Parts: sequence; structure tokens; C-alpha cells
Amino acid sequence: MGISERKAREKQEMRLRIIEAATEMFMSEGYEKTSIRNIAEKIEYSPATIYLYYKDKDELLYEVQKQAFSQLEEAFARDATSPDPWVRLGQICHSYVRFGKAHPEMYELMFMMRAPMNSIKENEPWRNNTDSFVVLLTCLTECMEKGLLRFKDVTLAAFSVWAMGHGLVSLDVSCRLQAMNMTEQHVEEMILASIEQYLNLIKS
Amino acid sequence: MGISERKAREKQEMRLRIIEAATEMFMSEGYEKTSIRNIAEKIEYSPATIYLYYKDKDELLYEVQKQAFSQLEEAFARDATSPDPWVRLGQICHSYVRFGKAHPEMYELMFMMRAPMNSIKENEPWRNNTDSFVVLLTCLTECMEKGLLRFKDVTLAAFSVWAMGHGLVSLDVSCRLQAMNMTEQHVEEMILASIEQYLNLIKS
Amino acid sequence: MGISERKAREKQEMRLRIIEAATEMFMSEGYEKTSIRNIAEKIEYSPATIYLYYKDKDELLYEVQKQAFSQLEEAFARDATSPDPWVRLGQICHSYVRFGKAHPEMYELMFMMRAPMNSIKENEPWRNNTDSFVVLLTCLTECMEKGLLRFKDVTLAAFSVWAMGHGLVSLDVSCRLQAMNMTEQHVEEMILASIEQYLNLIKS
Amino acid sequence: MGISERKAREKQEMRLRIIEAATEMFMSEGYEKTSIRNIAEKIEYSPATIYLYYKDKDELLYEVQKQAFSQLEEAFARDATSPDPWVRLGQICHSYVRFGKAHPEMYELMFMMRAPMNSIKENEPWRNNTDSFVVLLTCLTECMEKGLLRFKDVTLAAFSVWAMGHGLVSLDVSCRLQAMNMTEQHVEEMILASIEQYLNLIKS
DNA sequence: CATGAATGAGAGTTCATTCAT
DNA sequence: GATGAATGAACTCTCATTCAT
Repeated sequence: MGISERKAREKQEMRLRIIEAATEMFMSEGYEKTSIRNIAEKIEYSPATIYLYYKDKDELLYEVQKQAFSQLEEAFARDATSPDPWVRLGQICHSYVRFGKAHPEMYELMFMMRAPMNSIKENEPWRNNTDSFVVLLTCLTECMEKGLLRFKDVTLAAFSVWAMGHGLVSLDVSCRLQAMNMTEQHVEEMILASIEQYLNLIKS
Repeated sequence: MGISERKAREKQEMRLRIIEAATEMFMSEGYEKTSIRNIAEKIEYSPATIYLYYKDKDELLYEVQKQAFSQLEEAFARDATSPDPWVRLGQICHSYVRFGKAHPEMYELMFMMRAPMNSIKENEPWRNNTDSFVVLLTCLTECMEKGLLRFKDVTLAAFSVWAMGHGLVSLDVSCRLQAMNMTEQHVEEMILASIEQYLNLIKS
Repeated sequence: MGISERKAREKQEMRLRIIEAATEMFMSEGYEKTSIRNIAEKIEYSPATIYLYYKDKDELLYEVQKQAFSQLEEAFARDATSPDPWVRLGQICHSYVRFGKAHPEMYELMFMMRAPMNSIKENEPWRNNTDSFVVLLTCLTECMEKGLLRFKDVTLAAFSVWAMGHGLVSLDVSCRLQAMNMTEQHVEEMILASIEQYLNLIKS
Repeated sequence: MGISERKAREKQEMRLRIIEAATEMFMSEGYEKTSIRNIAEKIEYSPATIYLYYKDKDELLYEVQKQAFSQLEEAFARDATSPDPWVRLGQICHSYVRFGKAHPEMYELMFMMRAPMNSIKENEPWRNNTDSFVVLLTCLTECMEKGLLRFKDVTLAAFSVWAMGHGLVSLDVSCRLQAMNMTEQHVEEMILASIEQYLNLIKS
């Protein structure tokens, strides 16, 4: 067993190395500059080698996306710490917005681009988002158990909150807000104000 | 004057023909397949000819986007007809969602892709979205004048409603909802339910 | 006659306007940016109009070259004023070098590029250079009449002087001197020193 | 090690094949017709393959230039054989002129065109010309040690000789001599006579 | 396991030029 | 006389991917 285990471990390590390089490239250079070639160069392997670990660019991007979601979860773990679920809900929202602002390229990959979603087989759920969504779901469940929200269905509640947050962040990331007469500072204020307002609306 | 008028009209018609070809291509084949070359082929002109009417791909896409916004406005004009602003607000939301579902590629171009936003000069507002946004703004203003909403600032209200709608539609368009365990029908229900819920939340 | 004379004059004026635009463009933007289109734009005519006055780009460039030679002659007229032919010879040389340094794009067109020379028919001499060459020729003739030079044949003398000057200037213009380890200042010194040396060599 | 050596050799051979194709194309068709595409076609590879060996057109041209300089050196080695440096100087000059006449397109690339000089980084000397320049420099040094020349500084001397030779050859290559009333034979005589005369001038 | 070599496909763009009007 | 419209023919370059070794 020792040998095959080592092999498996080494394979895993290589996959990781590739993903990390890709992730870094994505964050520093953006989508455009992230080509199989460039990733390969970064880890000092040949492009062909990438294909030994990932069947195509989509699968690779899917893994990069996964990595990005890990980072979002870490952000949540760092920021959303209050034992009070209502307070925590606010922390989650702000953490989410901050993440999008800090890593727009990543946010695009996670929630906006078509690209890596093709590698999800039909009828198979999209695992990457699950954990971070659960953070929200749990928080909302606690809130609702305490009767703090005007929602009835927790799943629907979670979807709504996510949609609201995503709406704000993605309009920002895709430059649709800046394009409307607004200074960047104004945009930020508007987003934060929208969140406050929304939290106010859903509070019972 | 007849001549110059005719010339101008012909020029306009040509521009339109290009846009229409681009739009069709966009809707049927998606962004990836929409190249200057392919558009030119479709209208049976040379690629160089396109450049007589549009300075580059970005400008062309910006016009396609404009065209798409016209269609959204038409949809609003068709669907959001009630004199009662509250009813109309619901109509607007549903019209918006229906539009996104019917033309996901266009929706992407309008609100999600980075692509054509480069052709907007700094400090110059993004005109394409203005009119349809005004429809929403007007409706919300009327609602608030009648005291129907729990909002205080109408601009902020409009942004929030837009963000909410966009959040739902764009997650759908980018396949993030389907990817989560959900059947397509379920997705649709969820979106509609979210809207109902949201309208409920903002009603005073 | 009045009418056809006016027509001819207008035609000439138009040709001049084109050339002037082309010349300016050449000097400010360089060869690469000087296209028929850009010239046409500058004088606010259509590209096709250019072809009414010049049969192709080569013929046009040939005229631009002519214009450039006029400027060189003016430079000579300005700089080479001494009645003493030996002093004047030095003035001519320095004027020539200065001209090349000041208008490298023009110099290229005048003496280095293949481009506009095609429009010279076989067995027909190249008129553009004649006048400025005569300035040199005359000066050398005077020098030789006074027995100031170690040359025997004045034509050969003129060719040699021209070749020497052109060798220095063109190596500079084509960046072959800068490319050799030398600072720009050093280059200039070297060129001037070479000239002094050469004048010294030919003085009897 | 055998394998990597072979690989390296093959790579080198491929580079050479590309350069040779480019050189031939250059000599037979001229600069205008020498495109990456055409070179690729000539060696029956795809254009993309070229980019595996040369990063861009400039780098390729720079290598072609290098190749050309090798040929010039060979010409010098062949022609400039006399142990007597003064005789050798004449041989060098004639070899140089002959080379220019035989390969005008190459001469253009070597000494006249702007093109491949971009790939020389700032503050980095232009290596291609070095060796052939050294041949001249050495010869002049020997001459001056024997007190055969009226020069004082050997570097300046070398520059002057080079400039003189280049002036003659480049005016010929760029058709400025033929264009002046002269038959081709006359041109050749004139060039040779100028050289004799110049050598005469510098001889002490 | 890793890769060097190769490529087909295609991108956006520019240009000199022509010609019917 | 002037031009608007159009184009054919290029161009350089990049990419994801494959496959024999």
C-alpha cells in the first residue's frame, strides 16, 4: 500500500501545485492572462503536463474556483464570529462584499463566468459553493429560530439574501455601477447602505 | 437634400443590419462564436466593412447591448402597464426576470460581461441602461409618493430592487442555481417566490 | 484661358495641400502612421480624392520627398552663407548633419527608403536631389578652382563628400551608432569629429 | 546525455532552417514579402511553430541579420587575406562593397532598416556587427602602428572608414546613385573610384 | 511521469486601392 | 471633381490541445 499511497499523495500534491499557481495567476493577472501555458510556465512544467492532471481548462478552472471558495469560507470564518446570529448575519454580508471587492477576478470566476460550470455533470450538484452557503444557511436558521426574521422558509431566505448580496457585488464587479454616473466612493456607500436597508427590511 | 437623407438612411440601415446579425449570432451561438469575421460572413460582407461602421469590437458590442436594452424597454412597455404603481412594480420585476430567462446571452452582455463597458469613457455615464432604469425609478417614485414602500430614499430603493432582481436573474443565467441540486422548474419557482417575498418585505 | 488656368491653379493648390499634410504627418508621426487614409483625414477629404491627384502612394511620397529636399535647400541657404568656399564647405556639412538629426523620418525618406524611388521611370534622372547636390558641387568647384582640395575630379569629389556625410548621418538615423555601446552624446561628438577629420584629409 | 544533446542539436537545426528560409526569402523577395506566414509556408510548417523558436518577428529578423553578418565575415575572411595591412585595408573595402552589391536586401537589413534593432535592449550593445567591425579595427590598428595612415585615433578612424564605405554602398542599395543620371556601370566605377581616392587621402 | 514539438483555428485589425455614383 | 462604400489580402500573434516519445 505504501507505494500506491505515496503515488496518490504525490499526484494530489501536483494537482495542488497547479491549482495554486493558477489561482495566484488569476488573482494577480486576471482571467485573460491565465492560460494553460502561463500556468505551466509558472510551475516550470510543460503545458502538456497539466493535461495529465486535469482533462481540460474547464476542469482546472473548476478547481481554481474551489480554491476561491475556500478563501471565501476562510473570510467568513475570520469575519463572522459573533455568537449572536443577527450580528453574524451582518458580518457575513459585509465579509461577502469585502471579498468581492478585494478579488473581483475570483468573484467573477465563482459566480459570474460561464466557464468552469460546464465541468459539472448533469444532475450532479455544484459542490464548490456548498460550504459557504451552509454558513449563511446556518446563520439564518438560528436567526429564524429566535424569530428575528420576517422569513418563513429558511431555504428561500438564504437564496434571497444570497441573491441580494450577489446582485450588489456583481453589479459592482462588472462595472455597471461605476458606469452610472457614480464615483467609486459613492458606489461603496450605496452598496453598504443597500445592505443595511435590506437587513432592516428582513428584521422582524 | 433627398440624396444625403437617403445616404444617411442607408448608412443607418447598414449599421442596423450589422447589429442585428451580431445580436442573432450572440443569441444563437453565444459570445465565444461572435467574432467580427463571423458577423461579416453572416451579412455577406467583408470583415473590413464592419470597421466602416464601428470602430472596434467593443463599440459594436456596445451597440448590440443598446439594442438589447431597447428590447428590455419594449418588454417593460408591454408588460408593465398597470396604472397602479404597486401592481406595476410587480409587473416590472416579472418582466425583468422573464427577459433574462428568454435571452440569457443578451442578459450576460447587458449586465454581466466586462466586454463592452470599455467603450464608455471615464466620467461619462453609461447610457444604455438609463431608460429602463428610469422605468423602475418612476414606478418606485410613484409608489413612495403614495406611501406604499418602506424605503426612504428613492435612488437607494431603485438600486436595491435592481440588485435583488439582478441577483436572482444573473445567478440563474450563470447556471449557479441549476447547479445547486435544483431542477429547472424548482429554480423558476424559487426565483418567483423570492420576488414575491421581497415585494412583501418592502411593502409598508 | 482664364478658366483652364484657374482650374490648373486650383489643381496645383490641391496637390500642394495634400503634400503639406503628408509632410507634416511624416515629420510628426513618422512613416508608419502616414497612410493615405490619415492624410485624407487631415485635409478633410476622402482617401479616394488623393488618387485624383496622385496615382499611388509612391508618387505621393516622391512629392513629399521633393518637399523635404526643399527644406534641405533652405537649410543650406540659411547655414552655408560664407563667401569663402572652404568655410562654406564646412557649413554645408554641418547643416546636412543637423538636418538629418532634426528630421530623421524625412532623412530616411530622402536617402534611405526604397519606397518613393519606384516612381522614377527608367532612364529618367532623380530630380529631387539635384538642387541640393548642386550647392555642394558649386562649393567644391570654387574650392578646387582655388586649389584648396586634394581632389582632381569635381564630380567624384562631390560624390565622395556626399557619401561621407550620408554614411555618418544614415548610420545615426538607423540607430546603428547608438546600438554600438555609445551614448547619444558620444555619437554626436563622433560624427562631428569624423567630419573635421575628413575635411582635414581633403584639404590640400 | 546523448538524448538531450540530440534534442538540442535538432532544435538548433530547426532554428537554422527557419533562419535560412527567412534569409532566402529576404534575398529573393525582399522585406515586404517576408512575413512569418511566408517563412512558415516555405519550410512547410505552421506559423505557430515559428513562435516556438523565435519570440517575435523582430527577434527572427535579428537572427537573420546575424546570419548576414556571418556571411560578411566570411567574405572578409575570404577576401582580406594579405599580411600587409595596407593592402588588406583595400581588400576589406572592396569586399564590403561587393557584399552590398551582391546582397542588397541583406545589406538593407544589416545597416539600413529600423526593423530588427528594436530587439536590442537599452544599454546593451549591438553584437551582430561587432566581429566584422573588429576586422576593420584590427587592420587599421596595424596600419597605424606602421605609420601608414593620417589618422590619430583608431576608433575614429574605423568609424570614418566604415561611414565612407557605408555611405557609398547604401546610396547604391537605396538606388540613389542609379537615379542620378548614371548607368549602372558608371555607378560601379564611381564607387570604386571613390574608394581609391579615399584610400589615397588617408594614406600618409 | 513528463514533455518537446507541433498545429489548426482563429482572433482583431489595417491598408492601398477601386469604382459606381 | 469628389466620394462613400467596399474589399481582398494581408498582417502578427495566441491559444487549447494532441501525440509520439
